[in-house]
Amino acid sequence: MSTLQPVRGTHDLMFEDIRRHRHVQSKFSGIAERYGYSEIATPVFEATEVFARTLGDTTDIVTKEMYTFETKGGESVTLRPEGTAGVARAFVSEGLAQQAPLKFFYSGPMFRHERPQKGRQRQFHQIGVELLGVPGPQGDVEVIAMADHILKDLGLTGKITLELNSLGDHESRAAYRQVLIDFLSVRRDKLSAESRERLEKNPLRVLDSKDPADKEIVASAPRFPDHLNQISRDFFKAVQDGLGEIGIHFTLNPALVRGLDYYTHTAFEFTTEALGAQGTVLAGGRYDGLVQQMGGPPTAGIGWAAGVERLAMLLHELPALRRPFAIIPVGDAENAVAQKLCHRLRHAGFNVDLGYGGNMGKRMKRANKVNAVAALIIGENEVKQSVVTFRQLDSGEQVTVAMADLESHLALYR
RNA sequence: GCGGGCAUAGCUCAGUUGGUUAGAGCAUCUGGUUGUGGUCCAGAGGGUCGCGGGUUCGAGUCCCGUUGCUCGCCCCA
Repeated sequence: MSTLQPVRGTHDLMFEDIRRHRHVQSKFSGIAERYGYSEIATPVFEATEVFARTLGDTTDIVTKEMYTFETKGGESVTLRPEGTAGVARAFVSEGLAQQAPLKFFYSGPMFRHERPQKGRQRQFHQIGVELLGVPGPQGDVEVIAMADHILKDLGLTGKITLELNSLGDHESRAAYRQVLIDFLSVRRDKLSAESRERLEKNPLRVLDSKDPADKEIVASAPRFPDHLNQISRDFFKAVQDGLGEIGIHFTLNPALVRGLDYYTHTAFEFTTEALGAQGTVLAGGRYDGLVQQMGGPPTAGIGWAAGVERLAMLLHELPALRRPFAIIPVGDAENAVAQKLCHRLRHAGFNVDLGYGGNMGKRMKRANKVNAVAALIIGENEVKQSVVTFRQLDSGEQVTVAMADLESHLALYR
């Protein structure tokens, strides 16, 4: 047991793990591009205020989960805990308002100083999209449709359900918030300690408390949907109708909330039962107030982010790796020929493995271990006749192929 | 930040009421096979039993502490 360990909550990704990540990643970018989104890579760290200002001072992320440190120049910087703030900052600092509407997708590591557990790490990876400058419900529909599309393409249909809610516009939200506070304040003594705290900092959060006593109170609480004004109602209905028209199923969940002030209207989550306590696999919503809050012009925005680790855990089958051809020199005398052939075939586009040493038996073993389609054996006789012995490793069938014909012969087995 | 579980070979794990030299499977290496892998057979290497202390004639096993991992709470993707 080595004493040198990766930092708590971080992991080395290799072999099958990284293939899972790559698979998620490439499905995602392929589909995002199909929807007309272009990639953006913002820095993994930003000035601390980028996150502190946008996420809100009372959220756990800001109060206890950020990796914040001081640079040699005395600035406070923070490793990004999520992706939206960075994109919004780029929108403002690059003056992108002129080009709106803009459609971005991103992916990469995020950092939160939390207690690690299943589906939760201190360095984890997200994929996400942001649609900026589209105030209408068709934006919400598109972004959700894209999320659904990606999950389907990853083969996760059936394991995941879409939950939907509306937080209304600012007016509805403020009104409901007050109604809820009034309701809960009267029953304050019956609430759990945690919910009493939520009541102070983030009253909407009481709605999704897991405490049984809280649940009972919440069950009779005024409901958000009943307090939406006409504009918000119409907006929400348009989103639901839009999803219905393209056959995307969803469940309404009035308890689905977002604590921050800049969230408006649509909030959604794709959740699963398969990941223990971390059921949310992809979550997003509309954040029409965010860009303005960061000092930009009033700009509508909607987007989502998904946890790559969580998605990767749900994948059952990965696409098969391309099988290589193994080149096997029988003795040292054939090394140079083998090396040359290897180079030639790789440039012809074939996946070629050439071991670094050992006798023939060892090299055959290696060929087997790398799951080669065939071994190309080159010995004294083969060199003399300008051929290779081509052995299919699954069947053991063996034929002689002229060196000059190798490209066309290999193409049959690729 | 709070609570539970776990820690024995590279990996997955077994190890009895505390008792001799701590085991298995997989993986690795060697040989059976000097131009043939995957199967088979024979063998080998590999351990500070997480770390520190205590109890005991004797500790992988019991106790205390500590570190790490893991699951859950809070919160989140």
